[in-house]
Parts: sequence; C-alpha cells; structure tokens
Amino acid sequence: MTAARERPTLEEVARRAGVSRATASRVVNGSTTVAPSIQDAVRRAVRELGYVPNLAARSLVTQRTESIALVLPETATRVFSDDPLFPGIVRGVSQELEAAERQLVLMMAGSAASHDRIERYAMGRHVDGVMFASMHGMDPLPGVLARIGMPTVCSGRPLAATARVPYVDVDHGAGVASAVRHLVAGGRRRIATIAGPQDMVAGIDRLAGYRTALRESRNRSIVAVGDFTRESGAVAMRQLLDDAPALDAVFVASDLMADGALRTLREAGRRVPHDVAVIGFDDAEFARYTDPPLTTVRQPIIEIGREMVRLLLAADPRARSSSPPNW
Amino acid sequence: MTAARERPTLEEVARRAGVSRATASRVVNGSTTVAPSIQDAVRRAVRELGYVPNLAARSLVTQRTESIALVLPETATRVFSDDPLFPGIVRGVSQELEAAERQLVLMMAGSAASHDRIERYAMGRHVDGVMFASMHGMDPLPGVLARIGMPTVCSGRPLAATARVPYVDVDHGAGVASAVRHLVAGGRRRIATIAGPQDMVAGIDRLAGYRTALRESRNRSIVAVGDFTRESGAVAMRQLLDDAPALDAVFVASDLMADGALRTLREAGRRVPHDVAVIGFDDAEFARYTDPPLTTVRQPIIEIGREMVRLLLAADPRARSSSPPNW
DNA sequence: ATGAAAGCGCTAACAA
DNA sequence: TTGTTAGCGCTTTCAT
Repeated sequence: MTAARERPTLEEVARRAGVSRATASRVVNGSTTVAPSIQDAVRRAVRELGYVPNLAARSLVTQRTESIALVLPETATRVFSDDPLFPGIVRGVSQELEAAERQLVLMMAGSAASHDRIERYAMGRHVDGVMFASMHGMDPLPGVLARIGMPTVCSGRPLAATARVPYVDVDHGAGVASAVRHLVAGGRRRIATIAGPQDMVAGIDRLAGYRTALRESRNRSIVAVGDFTRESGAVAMRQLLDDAPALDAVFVASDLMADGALRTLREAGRRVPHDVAVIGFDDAEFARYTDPPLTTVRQPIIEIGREMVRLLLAADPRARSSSPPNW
Repeated sequence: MTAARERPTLEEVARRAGVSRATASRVVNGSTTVAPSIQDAVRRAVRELGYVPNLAARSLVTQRTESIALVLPETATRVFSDDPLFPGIVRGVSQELEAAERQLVLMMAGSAASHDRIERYAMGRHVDGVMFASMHGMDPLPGVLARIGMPTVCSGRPLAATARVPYVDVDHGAGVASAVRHLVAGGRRRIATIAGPQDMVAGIDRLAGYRTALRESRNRSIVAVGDFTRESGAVAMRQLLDDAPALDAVFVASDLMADGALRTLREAGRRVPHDVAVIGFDDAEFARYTDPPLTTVRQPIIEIGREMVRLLLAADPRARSSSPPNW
C-alpha cells in the first residue's frame, strides 16, 4: 500500500521477508514448493512494498513476453473506419488470446516509418508471436519474421510468394457465387460489380469469384474497382452508371463500398432494390441501418481471428502452461 | 542476409567485427565517436549475422521501452464499432507518437481480466507511459499508475477524484449549447435529447449542457438515455416518441445514436427534418451517408489525441532525444 | 524446502 | 577513440 516512488526489486522483497531472492521469485511465480508460512511472509512484503516484477528483466531470462502482436498495415483512419473486417479480426483474436492469458498488442503501420518501427519491435522480441491482417501487395515482413523463427500467421493468403508463412483465409469465391446466384435467381440480368483493391487478396479473390460466377450464368462482366472505402464505392457506382446505364444489379465487394454505392444510386434517382439490386459483402452492423437495409454476404471474420491465434499458439515452440502467477 | 536460426548477440557481432562489445553497441546506437572503418566493419557484421538488438536487455539497463500504451477500457466490439471517438483519438495519438518516434501499443480492456492484465503490463514497465480514453465510472488504474510514477494522461476528466491525473477534454457544454441554439433558431419548441451513458464524462457533461441550454431557452427537458451505441439510440428514440409524441426536435449526444434514432423515426413515419429535426454529435464520417445526412456538432477529437501525447511526453522525466539508431 | 551463484544481452561509467 | 568492467532485475540450475 505504501507508495514507494522508487520501485522495489525482488531483492528488497526477499530481504524484507527474510528469505532469499530465489524463494521470493518462487512465491511470486506461484511455485507450490514453498512453505506456507514463507509464502505468506513474501506476499506480505510484496504488498507492503508495492512490488511489481520488472518484465524486461523477466523476459530477458525467460525469453518470453507473454504478449502477441496483431499488425494491421493500415492507417488508424482505415482501421477505425467502419470497415467490419477490423473489429471482427480483433474480436476473434482478443477472445482467444484472453483465454490463453496472452496480452494483445495492436500495431498499425500506415506509413513506411511505422512499418519499420514495427519490424524492429517484433524482431527485437518484444512479442512472442505476430499476426498480420489486411495485408497489401507483397509485404516481406511476415516472411522475414517467420524466417528468423518468430511465430507468424497471416489472415489472407500472402501475396508474397517468397516465404512459407502459415495463413488462414475464407473461401471468397463461394460467398461471391452465392451472392451472384441470388441476384440471378431474382431475375437480374445485367449484374455489375464494384471490386475491392487489386493489391489485396480479398479484392482479387472476390473479383475472380464474380467473374467465374458470371461466366457460369452466361452474363457479361461489368466491373469498377474501389478500395473498400465508402467514398470509393460512391465513385465506382457513378462510373458503373455511366458505363452501363441499363444495369439492374450490382455485387459490391464490401458493405462499406455498398453504402457509398447506395448514396450514388439515391442521388441518381434509382430505386433500390426495384431498379437496381445491391448486394454487399461482410455483414457489417451498419448494413442494417442503411435505407434500404443492405443485403449482404456473411463472412466468419471472427473465426478467422480465433483461428489465427490457435495456429500461432500451436506453432509456438516454447509455450508455457504453468500455473498462473499469483501476485 | 544469412538466416541464422539462433539469434546472434552483440557479443558475436563484436567478435566478428574484431572489436569490443562496447564499440559494437556504440555503432548500433548511432554514436558518432567511432572510426568510420570500424563502423563499417560492425555494420557488415550486423548484416551478415542478421543481428537485431534484444529489446528486453536494452530496456533492462536503459529503463525505457520507447513505447507508449493507449488503453481503451472497452471491448473490441465497441472500439471498432463506428463510433468516431476511437479513430479520432487513435489518429491523433498515432500522428504525434510517430513524430516522437515512439511505438504505440493499443490495449483494449473490455473485461476485468484484461483490465488486470493491462495493469500488470503497465506496472511492469513494458511501456514508458499510459494514456486512457473512453473511461467508465471510477476506474482507479490511472490514479494507481500515476502514483507509482508512471507518466499517465486521461482523455476526459477522470470521475475518480482519488488522484490528480492530468487530462485533456473539450468543452462539451459549448458544443451542446450551439446545437440547441441552432434548433431553437429553427423554430423548434419541443426539443428532446438522447443522452449518453451516465457513467462517462462525455455522457454526463453533454446532458448537463442540454439541460442548461434548454433552461435558458425556457423549454422543458425531455430525456432518454442511451449508451452511445446505434441500437440504444433506436430504442431511446422509440421511448421519446412514446413519452412526448409532439416533440419536434431531438439533440442526440452521439452520431451513432442519432443514426439509430433516424431509423426509428423513419419506421414511425416521421419525416426528418420536416416533422422532427435531428442533430447529432461528433461529426462522424457516416453521418454524411445517412438519409437524410445528419446535422452534427463538430468535435476536435484528433486534437485531443495529439494533446494527450504532448502532455505525456512533456511529463516524461527521462525522455531521450538522441540521434536515431541506424541499424 | 531453501539458498548461492551464474548468467540472460545489453548499456554506460570509467580507464586507457 | 576504444576497451574493461560493473551492473540492470530476474529465473534457474545446482547444492544443501
């Protein structure tokens, strides 16, 4: 309870409790091989001194930090836009990590500088493992980390073929196919798409899925490309309307872009879904608040997050499963 | 370039370069007092061995980690909802931290367990400072950290009077007053409010602002309370419509809740703004995509984030301003 | 069950 | 300018 300005060390705790540093360490780490009376004494000393272990010292010897990084190579603006990908991943990751008693460290890398800093941070062993989501282009970092033995997992097939990094992904094609089938079944014949950015797997795979599905339904592809943001959806929709005024449906590769498209359609006087059917992707919460509520393809994003953690922990060569520390 | 599976230490780098560990350390840390030829030798050794400093060892001796935590006592779901508070804060914080070459560590504490883990993390000196945003009730953690000498800053006046923790906040009252004035000027007479949660300063202060403004305009208060989520806004609006069917305006304490309210009004057949004027708070991006686009009060949230960092770094007793490491 | 002692990888006086 | 040395605070054999 005493508010010691200078932080007490284990040494001082030991001295106050009248034991050796080794024994104090044992008590702090929940070892059972310590006499109850001594345990009490040490715990009292910890309390009185306000002792808290120095994590740097601990991990210097244990070579572990009990924390895991989730790297999002995006700006904070993007991460915190209402793109449901991020909350989904983070929720899944948090749940699983909490169960494993690991600390989640979230890092955003929207710039080259921050990307470098994160590289140093991870390579410097500040964390026991690293997860990547929302990767762009051919980021070499996952491969680099994996190669130096840092447990690494990606969400979405890495575009960089350089390294064998484990990853988890969903079957984008199947989701898209069901969406297109839905539109075709509804009697739509001129089905356009607003695709995602073509430097991201999700963007690439969903567009490929659209093309495949459309080919099967013997319809012509009508494509505009956005970058998963609302604004880009609005712009792409305008373009689509110019290119193919007779379109009667549009499959949009993300709900965010679909929301933007909705606004453009409204401004253009097209009724949804009467004139133009719109179907989104992701099952974002806000999709239930748009006018009209958006039809969208469900994605098990949370599961991706959980699965990443499972993969990571399974891969961890020196994971510990000792009893929890009790200070 | 060689992919050493075992991580090389500074010792090995030094040996390979034919110098002492101290000199190797100097080069790695960008000291200028090393002969150019030796610098080259060391740098070559670093490259060949794939050396990366062990951060735990470094911070054990420097007592610094060059990283700062931003703690959000919310679940990932909340943090990544489209509440614009979080992106704003995080963006401001990121910008400023990037300039200061500090690593941002984002931690969410939606449960008691995670709250505890974060406490250990921060108390264990894994970070050089801690910022809090979106605090609920009387969280003792900021006070505790401040007391043990950890630089700490809060966004929003802390409700816990226990400790003198520096904080930055905006004048909620002024913002609300302008909103209400706007409504009154527009001829509205029955102005209700959907307030935020009353365990948060933003919720409390905005409701107080509404009451004050309304009293001044000699109108009666009509209040429903939400929790800043969209759904709660929809529910509160329904309640308001039941309680005061004749209302002709509603000031909503957050854009998210305003969006929910919009849906309820639409379902109830009230036209916005013809029958009921709605004014939100926060200036969220999605507010420009609702139907009709939401009128909302602008908040300088990013500035709050930046200011928190400035306060924190200014308070840091042993901040370093050395030249950047060059490895 | 407990203690003594070594050492994790690094930085920073202090000497040379 | 460079090297020697002494720790930073902790865990973990190895004795006892």
